[in-house]
Amino acid sequence: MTSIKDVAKAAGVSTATVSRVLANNAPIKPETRERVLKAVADLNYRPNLIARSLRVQKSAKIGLVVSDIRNPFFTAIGRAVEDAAYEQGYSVLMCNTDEDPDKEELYLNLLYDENVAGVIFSPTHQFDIHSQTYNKKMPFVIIDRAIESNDVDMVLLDNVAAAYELTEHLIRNGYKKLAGLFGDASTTGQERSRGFHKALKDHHLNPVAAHFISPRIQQGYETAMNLLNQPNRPDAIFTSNSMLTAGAYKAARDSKLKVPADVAVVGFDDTTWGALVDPPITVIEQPTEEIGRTATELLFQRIQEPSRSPKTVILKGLLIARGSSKGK
Amino acid sequence: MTSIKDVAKAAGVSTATVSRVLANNAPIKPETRERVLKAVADLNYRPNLIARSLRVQKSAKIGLVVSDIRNPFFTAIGRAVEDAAYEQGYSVLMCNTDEDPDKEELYLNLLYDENVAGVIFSPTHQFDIHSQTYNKKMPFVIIDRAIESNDVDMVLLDNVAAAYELTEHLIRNGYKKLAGLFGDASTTGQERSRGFHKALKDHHLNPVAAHFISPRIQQGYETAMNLLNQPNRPDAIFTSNSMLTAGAYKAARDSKLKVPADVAVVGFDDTTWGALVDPPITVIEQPTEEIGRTATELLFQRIQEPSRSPKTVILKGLLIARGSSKGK
DNA sequence: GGCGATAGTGTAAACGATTACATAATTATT
DNA sequence: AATAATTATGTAATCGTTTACACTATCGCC
Repeated sequence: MTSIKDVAKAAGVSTATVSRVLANNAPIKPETRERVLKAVADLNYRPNLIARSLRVQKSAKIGLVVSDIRNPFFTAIGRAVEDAAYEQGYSVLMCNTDEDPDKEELYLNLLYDENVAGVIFSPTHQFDIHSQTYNKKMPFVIIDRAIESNDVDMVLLDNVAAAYELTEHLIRNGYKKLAGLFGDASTTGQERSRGFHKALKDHHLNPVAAHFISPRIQQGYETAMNLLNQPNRPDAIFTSNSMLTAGAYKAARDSKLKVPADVAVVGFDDTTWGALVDPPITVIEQPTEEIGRTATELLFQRIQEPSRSPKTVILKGLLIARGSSKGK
Repeated sequence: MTSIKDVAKAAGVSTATVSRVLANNAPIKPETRERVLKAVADLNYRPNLIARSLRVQKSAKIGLVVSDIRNPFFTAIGRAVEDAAYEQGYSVLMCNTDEDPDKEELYLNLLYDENVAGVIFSPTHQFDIHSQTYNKKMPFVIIDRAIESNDVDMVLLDNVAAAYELTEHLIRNGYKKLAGLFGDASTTGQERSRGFHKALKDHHLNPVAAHFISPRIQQGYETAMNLLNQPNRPDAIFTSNSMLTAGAYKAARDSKLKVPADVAVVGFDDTTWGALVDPPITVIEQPTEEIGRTATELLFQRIQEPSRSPKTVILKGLLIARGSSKGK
């Protein structure tokens, strides 16, 4: 490995001078700079980031910790974060916790140990920012899932309003017996449930059912199957994320029920397939690009000014009405 | 930050002893060990991985560099790699190149600089392992896309055979005017094209069309639209990855053609939605779990024994016949 | 009881960068 | 022309570990 010493020797200067040329943070005689640069090029030298990071106690990397890498919502966020970070010369290390608090802690510690400049993070339910070692030590931006803390930056969707709008859309289209399937892994499901119930109440309706379940296709499928094969079956299923939407949609199909005539299915996140199935699915589209970009910007702001007062940005979802909720 | 020095002082020993206790790599008097461990616990000490990594020139991390994080195939691989690595006490840093050679180089360099133990990697077309600085310096396992080198480990699908089987399936079901849409970003598309053409030839048929295009939904859609709206339109579209499948499927729908009666659509990778659309899509399912796991194991083997002779593991795809190719 | 092996520990030199401090050379200021 | 300020560079300490080397104490063996 060629180190800064080799470059210094080749250029006939000290390591300090080489470092200064490379960091551009001190006056250097043009002629010297040139000699150093030539040596760098000749030796194909690249500074060792580990050593630098050890010395300056920071790095040009940010962490992105998501709870499920297979959820298209998070991969879309990942792309947006990466693009925004790339523009600032930062790299993104992406970690997947699989909703597992142990992995969450592992990766948060790892990133902290890596001296990342900061972390963008969708916490699991159990996460308690105050009890953690990394509290205050590493800039955070929370996305997607609110946590109870008013000293941290967050980028969230207005889940209550979005769920309200989606529910009202169902009611307006003539559905009266609504059932809700909500993810139990985060606050997101709870908030969407609130919007769901509020809309029903405002329209003097009662929900047929409301279940908090694990946000996986299989769970959504099983729960929806039960609902659809009971005597008083719902005429619309509201789901709080795309995994549950897929499960519920499959259940409707397997129950030989017509969508949207027998039962409507609506959900969150505009996935590839949501527009391709027949009928296509009515969803609330989340502004993933904007969420990722905003989170990255907030993070950079906090990195630069750690004491800045925390900000919560709340974005709006967009209702995309399609065939799956067209009415009976 | 509490360092090993603080622990040493608290335990009344030298830093060397602390290090030895923690690394478990030298005889230590039980009583001393206990004192050190107590000090570690009291001070809530965690070793600084950066410093360790600088000293020993390696780390318990592996890199996973994929070309498109939104492709479900790669996220599935990601999960498998992560699980396998986790079992060995390794963490996974996932990077997304977006088929961009610049990003590819950036991330490969970054990971190298991070002293990762090794990298699992789906290279872009342009990648030339021999011209790179990191050649020989960092253990590699190539996945999904063959590169021309016989001194590197690879885990691949038998693409020719899989494509052959998928094509033959179409022919057996009575389709005769086949068109192929292949991704142009990697060798995978080329190999699948070979299988496609070979099957046609063996059955004395000529392809109606064969296009190499960018592996994106939009490109697949446009190309398929053109094909389906020309006089001599194909009665079956073969696609080489799930992005193109989605595009082609959408094109068939928008052209008001009946699948599978007017046109069949088949592809690779069993995605969530492939089974949910109507008709569901016939695909070659790739053993993602096994690909990820095998790649991780090969990587660990190479890390342990760098001079081991390189191995290429070729896995088989599984044909899942569904409605989209049922015949006319 | 003498001697070689092994257990148990400490000292100090790495790893490869950055940077506080010192110093020499140049330029500006009066 | 003397002094102050600035430019340009070098020396060496530092970040937090691991580990080669040195050393002493203990043990087993003949």
